[in-house]
Amino acid sequence: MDYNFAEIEKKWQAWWAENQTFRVEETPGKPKFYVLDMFPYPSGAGLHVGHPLGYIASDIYSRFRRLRGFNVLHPMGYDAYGLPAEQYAIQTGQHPEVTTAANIERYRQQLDKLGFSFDWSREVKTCDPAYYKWTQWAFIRLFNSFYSYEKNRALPIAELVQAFETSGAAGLRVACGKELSFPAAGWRAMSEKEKQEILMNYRLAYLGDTMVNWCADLGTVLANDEVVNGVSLRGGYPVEQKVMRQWCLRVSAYAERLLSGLDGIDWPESLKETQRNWIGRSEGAEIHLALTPSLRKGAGDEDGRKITVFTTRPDTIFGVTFMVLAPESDYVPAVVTPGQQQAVNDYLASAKRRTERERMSARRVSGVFSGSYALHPLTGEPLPVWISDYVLAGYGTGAIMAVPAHDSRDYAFAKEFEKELRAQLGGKDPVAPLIEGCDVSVESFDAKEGKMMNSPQAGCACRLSLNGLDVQEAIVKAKEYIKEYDLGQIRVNYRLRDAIFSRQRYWGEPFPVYYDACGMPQALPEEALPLELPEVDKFLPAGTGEPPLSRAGHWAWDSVRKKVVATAGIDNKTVFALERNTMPGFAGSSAYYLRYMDPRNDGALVSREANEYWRNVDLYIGGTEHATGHLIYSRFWNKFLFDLGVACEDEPFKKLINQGMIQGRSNFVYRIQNTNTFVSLNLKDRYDVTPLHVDVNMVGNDVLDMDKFRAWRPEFADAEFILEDGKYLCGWAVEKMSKSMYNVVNPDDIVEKYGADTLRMYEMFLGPLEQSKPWDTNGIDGVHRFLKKYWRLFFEGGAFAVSGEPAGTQELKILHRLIKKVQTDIENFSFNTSVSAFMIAVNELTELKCRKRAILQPLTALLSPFAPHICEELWSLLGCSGSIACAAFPEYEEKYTVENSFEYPVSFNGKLRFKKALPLGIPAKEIEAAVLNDEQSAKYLEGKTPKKVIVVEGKIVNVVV
RNA sequence: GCCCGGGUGGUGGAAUAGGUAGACACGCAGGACUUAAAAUCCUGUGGGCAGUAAUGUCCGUGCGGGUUCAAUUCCCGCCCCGGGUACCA
Repeated sequence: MDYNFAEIEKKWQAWWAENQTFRVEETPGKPKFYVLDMFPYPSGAGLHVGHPLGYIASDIYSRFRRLRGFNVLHPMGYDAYGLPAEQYAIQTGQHPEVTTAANIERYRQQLDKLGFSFDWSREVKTCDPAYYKWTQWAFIRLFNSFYSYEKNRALPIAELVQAFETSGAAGLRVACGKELSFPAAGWRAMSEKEKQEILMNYRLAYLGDTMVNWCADLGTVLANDEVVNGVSLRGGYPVEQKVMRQWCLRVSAYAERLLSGLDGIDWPESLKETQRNWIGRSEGAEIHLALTPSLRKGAGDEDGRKITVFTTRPDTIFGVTFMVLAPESDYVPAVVTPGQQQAVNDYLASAKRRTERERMSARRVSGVFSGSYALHPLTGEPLPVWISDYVLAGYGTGAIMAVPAHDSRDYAFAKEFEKELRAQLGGKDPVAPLIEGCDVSVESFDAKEGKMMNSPQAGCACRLSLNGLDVQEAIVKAKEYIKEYDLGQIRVNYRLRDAIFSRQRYWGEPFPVYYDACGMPQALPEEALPLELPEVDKFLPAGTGEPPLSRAGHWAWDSVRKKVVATAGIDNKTVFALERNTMPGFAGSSAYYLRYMDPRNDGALVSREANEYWRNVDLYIGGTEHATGHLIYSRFWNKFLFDLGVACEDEPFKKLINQGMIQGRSNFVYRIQNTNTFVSLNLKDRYDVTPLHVDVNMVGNDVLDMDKFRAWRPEFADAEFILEDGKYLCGWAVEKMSKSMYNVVNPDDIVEKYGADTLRMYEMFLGPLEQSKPWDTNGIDGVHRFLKKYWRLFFEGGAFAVSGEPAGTQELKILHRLIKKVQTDIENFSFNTSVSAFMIAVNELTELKCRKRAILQPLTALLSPFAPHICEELWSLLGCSGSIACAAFPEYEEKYTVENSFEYPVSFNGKLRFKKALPLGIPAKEIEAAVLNDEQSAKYLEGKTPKKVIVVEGKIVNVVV
């Protein structure tokens, strides 16, 4: 009987579906385990072999946990909103809903062939109104909440209103956009509209002014990715920076909790580091600098104004030689002198054309002098105020004090404008070092170490001297001074910005918001949810900057009937305009893990009961590319829901594993210039050739199937080949897996040829889960051979031939060594090495002709997480009852796992002496005779007493002293 | 630019509380079985040099230094590749 994988896999997939083998319920008393994959975006191209990598790993782990007696929640769904479906809709007019549904269908078919143990009864789709009802619900709650630093949690906005009414805004420790201060009476005197505007400053979901990449010709906002050299990727139209009023989430309010929460979760250290850097907590000081009236030409009314800068290095205050403002800084209009107005205007116009990323990666230093000077807060010396785009408006105060000697960016700027700066400083070098012994002749000294020097001599107005202090001490002392003399204040700053939550797109969740008679946003009542996406004639933006939803002209909110109405006009009394932006991709993916716990609940995002049983995700598997997007937003979102009491855990994902990317492996043929002749790889240097991508699916082991190639394209029908050794050898390269490189490998093809079990094991065998690696179908035969060999262990002469004989020691050793290895490997997510261990064990058992149930039954259970179909089939042939999914993971017995490497105590006295006889029958004399082959090591060991000697196959390989 | 990874034979990779470098697998070469093919099995396979051979010997984990009796592993300085960089998901 042969290993007929096609038949076996079909049979068991149907059996699992029919018996709902992987369906789980909350079962109090049974330990739970929640294994989650990052749900896929169903793209039109279907799955390629890279996609299932993480799913296979999580499936192996889920099956392993089930065998260990856990109630495993392992769901799957679709992140169904996204740009590609919308782009496709714009091009073809096909509704994104239709294409998305078709893509989901295709994904499901592909996933089903791989034998995953998903509980499909819990499937969710982010574009399903029953699902996005809860995305909208959460948004309303965000809108109606503010963040209290006092209580360190989100609270209903009504409590803030209460506080305003009784004591005004002064002294409140709450998260806000701008620090406001008004008395209770001031609040009460405000109009309703004014009050609403004030509240915007505190809501966790708020309308704020944000900087975007605006492309007038496309009538839309672009991502930084979509802008190259100041023009749009699509079409090459000019793009400029523009302020736009958009919905934002006050993620920054949670900065401290997002940071401290990292300490308690089991994520890769590198990923946590990435998030820490992203959050970017820095302690420093805000320092106020006054503008000098005397040196400001043509000034008058603005005198006395101050500029506030943020610095983490107040110790370098004496090295400040100029100031720099971000081009978008509010200070800019106030400091520009008439003489510099034209130059500044030109500069601002050019800065508008550069995206933030271009600015940050720029080697080119640019800037313009504002014409004004500020006073050094301690020495009173004038400091020229410059404007440059290396200072970002969004961070700190959008203004810096430049210390060229101790900041590399300031240094680059000072060198670029050295001549002008020198003149402005009365001939002084702008680079003024403050740390003893540092060399600033070619670069700045950024390190926070060394002893301070060059504080001004006593006698000047300032009483601060930092000379002789360590940098760390100097920072503390400088801060104290700043506080004491009221030069500014101590502050903690975060790099983390609030998330822009509006998109000018069609295919996303509509905001449950309408604009009232004052033009202020109001949340829809929760009973009105879901607010469904309206139909539009076209999916393009309306051109004027209005989002696509503005095409749904008759879409409005009737506040009397409390429903969405199709009406010709908005009267602004009872019928109001609805928000026309939609939510971004991360909206739907921020709380999906909670929804899986209770996916059909119409009355709540998740019931308390379900939430308290499943709690949070025990294992989350997904790509590292989500490090600063989804994995921050979902933590934020979850913390908010935790504050509401909806989620019972503060962190959503306890343990996280990043699977590496699977890259493509492209193949090339070499065409001789101006001919239809192709030359094999190793002969190509003799000709003038152009490499041509060739579809990897007609190449095996880098040998081209010439008939398939001729049939591929009409122009190749009469192609000629120059062969080597009778073959056409292709070149290869590792590239991104994509259609245009002809290197996409479809899992369906692999499953058809080798079966899902082979594909699953091969994907694991390919390399460490967390590493990115190229896909190469070439090695797959080895895994397939392994499965056939495993299958043959059960048969003799074509008949099932498993015996009931008791197992021998040798076989038990093989089995238990394997159990130990596989168990620790699975727990460490080292699946590639466990596949190797299976191969070795099966080879050894084959050699021993072991067909004993006592060995094969536990072996089958052990292998089942990796290759479930073949194991299920053999399990039933073994006559074991029920599905293998309900079996138990075999127990490891130490007595059988004597390794072939031994450690034992010895005494060493110029000569090796062994206290114990060696196992495996190696005579002690033989070992004694063995000499360390390294003379130097032997010399080192002489006279020392080793604690142990490690011997492999009778040879001393290591002596530990 | 900044942040986070990675670099080991022809190929994917194994081995890091520092201690046999190259497990396992692919490919390749040779052989067995077969009319033949497929399948299966056996042997060899990092490189150089010496030897009929067993074997011996030197060199080898991106590059250059350092620590150590001993470095793929630890430290310093580079080079190259991948991911992220806030509207791709």
